[in-house]
Amino acid sequence: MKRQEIKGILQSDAIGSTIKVSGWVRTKRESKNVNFINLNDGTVLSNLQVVADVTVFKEELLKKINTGAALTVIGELVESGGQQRVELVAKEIEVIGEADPDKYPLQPKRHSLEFLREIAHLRYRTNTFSAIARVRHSMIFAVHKFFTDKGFFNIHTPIITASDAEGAGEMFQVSTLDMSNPPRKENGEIDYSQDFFGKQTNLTVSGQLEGELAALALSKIYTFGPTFRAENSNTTRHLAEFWMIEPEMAFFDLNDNMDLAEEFLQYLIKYALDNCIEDLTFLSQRAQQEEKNKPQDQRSMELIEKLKMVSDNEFVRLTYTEAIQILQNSKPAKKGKFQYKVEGFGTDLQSEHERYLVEKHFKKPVILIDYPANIKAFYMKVNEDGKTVAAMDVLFPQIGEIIGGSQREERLDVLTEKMKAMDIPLDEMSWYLDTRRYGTVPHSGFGLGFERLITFVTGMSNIKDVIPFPRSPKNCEF
RNA sequence: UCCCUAGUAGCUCAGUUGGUUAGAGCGGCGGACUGUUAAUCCGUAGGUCGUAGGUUCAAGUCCUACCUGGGGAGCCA
Repeated sequence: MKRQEIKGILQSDAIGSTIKVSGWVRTKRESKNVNFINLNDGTVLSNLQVVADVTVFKEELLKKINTGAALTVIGELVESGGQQRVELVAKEIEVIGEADPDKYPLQPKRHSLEFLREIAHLRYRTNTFSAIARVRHSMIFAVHKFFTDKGFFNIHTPIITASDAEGAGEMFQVSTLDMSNPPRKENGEIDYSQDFFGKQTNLTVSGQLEGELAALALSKIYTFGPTFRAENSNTTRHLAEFWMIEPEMAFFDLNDNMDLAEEFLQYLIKYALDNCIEDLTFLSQRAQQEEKNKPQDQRSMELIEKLKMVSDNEFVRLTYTEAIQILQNSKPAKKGKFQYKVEGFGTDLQSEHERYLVEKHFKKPVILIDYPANIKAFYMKVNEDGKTVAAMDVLFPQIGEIIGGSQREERLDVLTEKMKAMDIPLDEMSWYLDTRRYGTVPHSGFGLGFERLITFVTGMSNIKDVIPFPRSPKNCEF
């Protein structure tokens, strides 16, 4: 007999049929005449209730059915008198894998997220983390579907790179040299010519520069790959290893870029609402429980309501200069409530300022554009005013910056001047500059932090809970 | 990296101004009862209190350093 999955069984009308299921025990309740076993196989949030008559099965067998044990059950699907629509009356039970109840760390009770993070290899077996995993998968699929439907090509940009000019953050070095005794040059510096690649190499911090190369031939491309930053960041929204989506489009100006970013985010959120509602409803209830412990003014909107709010409403678009004005005229600024003062043009916006704009002033996502040139990366296009660049940051409630992008500087002379001013070695970047030398065109792109998106969609508050195995300073378990 | 905070049984926590054999709930185990729903009731076994120093007649309880977790900031996605 072929095994059926619980997702299908729970929707099945085949009352009276004999079926075979396999899964892991969530809870077992013992009665005088029958045992109730909640079985979950991860295909869906809900469990299948298996009813085992104590007169049919040996006590020896029933004792092995503990939380965490793996079972295969053959039985008859019947209507249930309890809370669930259907249940399985067991005829045969096989314990495939036992789980010693004295040692198995997951108990039929609520665990803290911090504890579950320590046993990340087992946390998939909880409702919360299996729900997150399913939502995460749906979002991966939706990303590829969105771009495919729009005629984008997916590009695999390199994981190991030799360029360290991107400036997106500290890099992890990749080397096969003997770290305890590396070969050295006469001046004492490490001799990387003897390293695997014959030069110093790192894990990528962004696929953007390589993405630009492809976009300037294929028109519209996107990358979706791992990204590594060796920043010593200890926050709820940073990881040392995370996944980033970076579309890059030839012949797109900043407005086209913003339109795409907004449409993309709304598409993803709508996709989650349309395809993951059972998991989202569970995650919402989970979040509401947590909210009860917070003071009234710090509570956030109910998850599904929040997702609909973002997917159904246009984002606010305003310039950096307009944002500065709003902030300077804001109540917290006048009352001196901001920790960092807004000094006028040139001030780098702090997260308290971004949060004020998104959560208090506009109460919806905001796209900020035209930042001062000196606080942004070298490749961003200089605007006509000469002091701002065509940058855009999409700011979300709670998350902050979920997307960062720009129209790229396509003019060779302007770009090289800027690189010189920022001490970026032109010779190492000659391959990049070739795009501007030969058939250069206006183009734009952005980067979406995938885990930040998942954090928002699932309503989780720590980014370490939306990636299966988080890598962060002092933590590389599993 | 900086600031704040925590580190006590498997988990979540309580341990009063430092003072005799360190407590509870949940979970586990044993039993009772029951078509149950993180069942209920009774009983029972688990810890020397993050690590290393120090103060003191006496430290889980005070001090110092380190480690780890959590929150916030910076950096950013």
